[in-house]
This record gives sequence, structure tokens and C-alpha cells, in this order.
Amino acid sequence: MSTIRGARERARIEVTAAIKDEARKQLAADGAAKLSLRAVARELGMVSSALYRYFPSRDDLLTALIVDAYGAVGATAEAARATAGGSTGPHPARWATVACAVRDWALAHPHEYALIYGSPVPGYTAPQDTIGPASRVGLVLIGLIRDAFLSDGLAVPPLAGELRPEAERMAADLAPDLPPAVVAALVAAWAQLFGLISFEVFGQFNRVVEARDLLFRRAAHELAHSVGLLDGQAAVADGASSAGS
Amino acid sequence: MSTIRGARERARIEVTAAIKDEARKQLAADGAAKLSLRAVARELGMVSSALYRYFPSRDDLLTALIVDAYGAVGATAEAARATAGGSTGPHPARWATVACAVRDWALAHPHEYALIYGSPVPGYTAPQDTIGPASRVGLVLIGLIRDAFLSDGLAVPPLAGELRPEAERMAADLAPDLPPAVVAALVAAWAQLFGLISFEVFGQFNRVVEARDLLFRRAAHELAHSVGLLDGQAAVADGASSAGS
DNA sequence: TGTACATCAGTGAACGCGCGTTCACTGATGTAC
DNA sequence: TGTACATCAGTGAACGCGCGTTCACTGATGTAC
Repeated sequence: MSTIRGARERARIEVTAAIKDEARKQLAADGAAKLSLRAVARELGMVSSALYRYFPSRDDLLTALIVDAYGAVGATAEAARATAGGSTGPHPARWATVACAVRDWALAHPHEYALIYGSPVPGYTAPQDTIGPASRVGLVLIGLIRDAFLSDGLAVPPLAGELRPEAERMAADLAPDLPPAVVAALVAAWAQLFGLISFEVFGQFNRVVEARDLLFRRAAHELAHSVGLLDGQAAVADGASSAGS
Repeated sequence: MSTIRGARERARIEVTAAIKDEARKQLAADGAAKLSLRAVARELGMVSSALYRYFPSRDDLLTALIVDAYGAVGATAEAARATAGGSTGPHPARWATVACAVRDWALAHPHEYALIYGSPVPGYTAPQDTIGPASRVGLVLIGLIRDAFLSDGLAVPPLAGELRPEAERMAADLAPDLPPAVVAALVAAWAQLFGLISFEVFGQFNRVVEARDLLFRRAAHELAHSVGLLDGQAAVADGASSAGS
């Protein structure tokens, strides 16, 4: 069942991948709105109607690209977390490592980034399939916070009264084991992180910022502190001390 | 010269405005990529070629819409600054007032917002005319900082060594009278502010955040503090110690 | 004030293009007996 | 192992559509004398 059954099946997988690869190329050249089944088929040496054996419509191809893009950036974030030192290490540095990895991916794949974090494609509504993959980066950030929380590397920020109910609601939804104040701060930091990336990818920093990596790194570190992450050496007893970058 | 000269001239102004209004309507319905001269003309009861008396091409119409959008959000920010109390008032609150005004405008005009702060329109490169209007919101933020600086309401944040040259370069470009550390923090805060707005406008907060205005207000206040703005009453002698919200 | 001319907004037809999608088909790959 | 049948990837033609832009034109508005 789960093994590859024959030439037909293998060919199907390969052609599907080739279609998506070519579509990604065209995405990079012309943007999502101009993605055309006919152009993809043409470039692949197929006739346009043949694509309908693989994707029932243009929107389905777009959906597949969106799911893949969320998957790629999610995998990038997860890999960065895995290579960012032990889970008791200097937490702001781990956070910054993940943030920088996401930023690097975005700069390397600007059109795929725009597909998922830019203005929504007109007339296209994302189906349910995209919800899961869309949350992977967020889950990584939550995971970092949890690591810090479990190793006493988290200083819970104060929580203003009027925001408390919403913070509790979000915490119940996203991470019931974490303090609501931290979850609220995390959601805000999450949006702000992507704000920095989007401004860079979408050109808002043109003629304004030059040393963009330095500015980003610094801002990412400050965001880490804003959600309560503490530098390693603060946690003495259970052996976490390590100087941050 | 500067007075309205006759029916022809007045008609030209009115028709130009009608074209842009209709184009904005279609923008809201279908997005920038699908903006079509023919559809605009059709809706206006004109023949499509007639639009060429007003805009030499589709791209020029798009450019006009972009310039208008920057102008609208810029004017909104300027108006908010003007009504946000005296220039010596509680600075974080003034900052939050401007931030909220920009957010309100974005939520009221999501497609115009997407036009200027979303993914770039494929195949379209913004001409020089857009650079000036694009900086108005930024100038308002700089103005707020300057007000605080001149009334001793600004605590200059520390500036990490490696970022110093870039901070000095940006300060020389954007606001030579302000401390480089503040300018660097401001640029980051600027991007983060729009990150919060974009996540909300573009739907990233769907199924995650409900009390979006509260979260935004809170985050905007914290951004104000991150650039060094101090609450009003704290400025006693040299204006340093101040309890955050 | 009246006439001759210039300006220019808007018309209508046309050009050439690329698009998404459907449909009946061919022929190769896979399957059941 | 060989044969008959089912599956399905890919073809090629066609449908109907909307687009940006050009061009020669008509007729109203404005201007110079």
C-alpha cells in the first residue's frame, strides 16, 4: 500500500513535482496572480489540458504551492530550533536563531513568502488544508517559550487588566501550560517579527536600511526579551549557564 | 493660472476623480492585479479607449492609486498627530494615537493598504513619484520622537556596538538632530507596527486573536517605550526614571 | 459680437493576445483470469 | 505464460472570454481676431 507500486505511480509523483517546481519558477518571475496553467504546461512541453490530470483547477495548484510554502518555512523554523543548542540554552539566542532562519528563507524565496504572508490573492480563499501547515512557525515559537518556561528561563511580563481575558482565551487555545501574559506577548511578537521580514522582502527598507541583518538580529533579540525569555546565565541551579552572542 | 479656467478643465478634474474612485472600488472587489481599464470604463459608461485621455496606461492609473493611498494614510497619521494633544504631552499615548489611526485606516481600506504595504504588484515597478508620499507616516513618527526629545521626554536606549555605524548612517539620512540609537529603534518599531497591522488586515490573526484592538493598543504602547518615549509626568528634572504601563 | 480655427473628450471598430476549461480521442501501462 | 480488458496519462481542437492598446473619426468647447 505505502510502497511505490509501479512506473505509473512513480511517474505521477515525478510529474506532479515537476509541475509544482515550474509553477514556483513562474511565481518567482511574475507573481501569484499571473500564474498560468497554460504557461506551466508550455514550459514543461505538455499540452495545457494534460495538467488537469494532476490538478483539477488552477486554484488547486495554487493551494498546493501555498501548502508547500508553509511547509518549507515551517520545516526551516523547526530545523533551526533543533540546531539552536539544547533546550536549556540561552533562550533569546535560540529565538534569534529561529527568527534569522525564517528571514533567510523569506529572502531566498520572496515570492513564496509573498504567497503566504503578503496580500491575499484576490478571488482565492484558502481552504482548510492550509490551516495546519500555516501554524508550524508559530508552534516552533511556542516550543521555544515552553523550553524556557520549563528550565526557569522565562520572566513572565506583567499583564494589563483589560487584556487579561483575551490573553487567557489565547493561552487556552494555543498553549494552556504557559502563562497567559506570555502567550499574549508572544502573539504580538510573532506579528512584529514578520513585520520586520515583510518590510525587508517587500522593499520598504529600500533606501532606508542598509545593514538589514544587523538591524533584524537586534530587533529579534529585543522581541525575545519582550516575551520574557532570559539569557542563559540567569538559570544557575540546573546547569544552563552559557553566554549569549 | 491656478484658478479653474473653464468647464473643460473642471470636467477633466471630475472625470479623473471618477475614474480613480471607480478603480478603487474595483480594487476592493478584485485586488490590484485584476484592475482592468475596460471594466472601469464600462462601469463609468465610457468606452475603454476614452480612459487614455486621462491615464496613458494601466500602470499610470495604478501609480495614481498608490500615490493617493500613501497620501490618504499619510494624511490620516498627520491628522492624528495634530489631534493627539500638545507636543509635550504623554508621548507614548500620542504615539499610540497615531498608530491606532493608521490601523483604523488600514482596516477601513484593506485593499488600498495591500496596494502599498502588501506584496508588490508583479511586473509593476513604483516610479519616483511614490517615494515622497510613501514617507509621510514615517515622518510623523519621527516628528513624535522629536517632540519628545525637545521636551525631555525621551530616554535614549543603549546602542550595541555593531549596529552603531548603521544607526549613525540612518540618523544622518532621516533625522540628524536625533540620537542614532533612537533612530535605529524607530526604524525597527516602524516595521513592527506595520507587521501588527498587516497580520490583522491580511487575515493572519483569524482564529487566533479576537480582541485585536486591545492587543494592538498594548503592542503599540510597548513599541513607543522601545524607542525611548517616556510618559509625560515622569519628566521632572532630567527625565529618566519612569514606570512603564 | 461674430466668424474661423484649434483643441480635445469621447466613439466605435479593430488588432493580437493569453487565459481556464471541456471533450472526444489515442495509445501505453497495469490487471484478472 | 498469454490473452482480454480496464485504467489513465497525454493529445489536439475548440469554446468563450476579457484584456491593453491603437487609430481614424465626430462633435462640442474654447480661443484669436
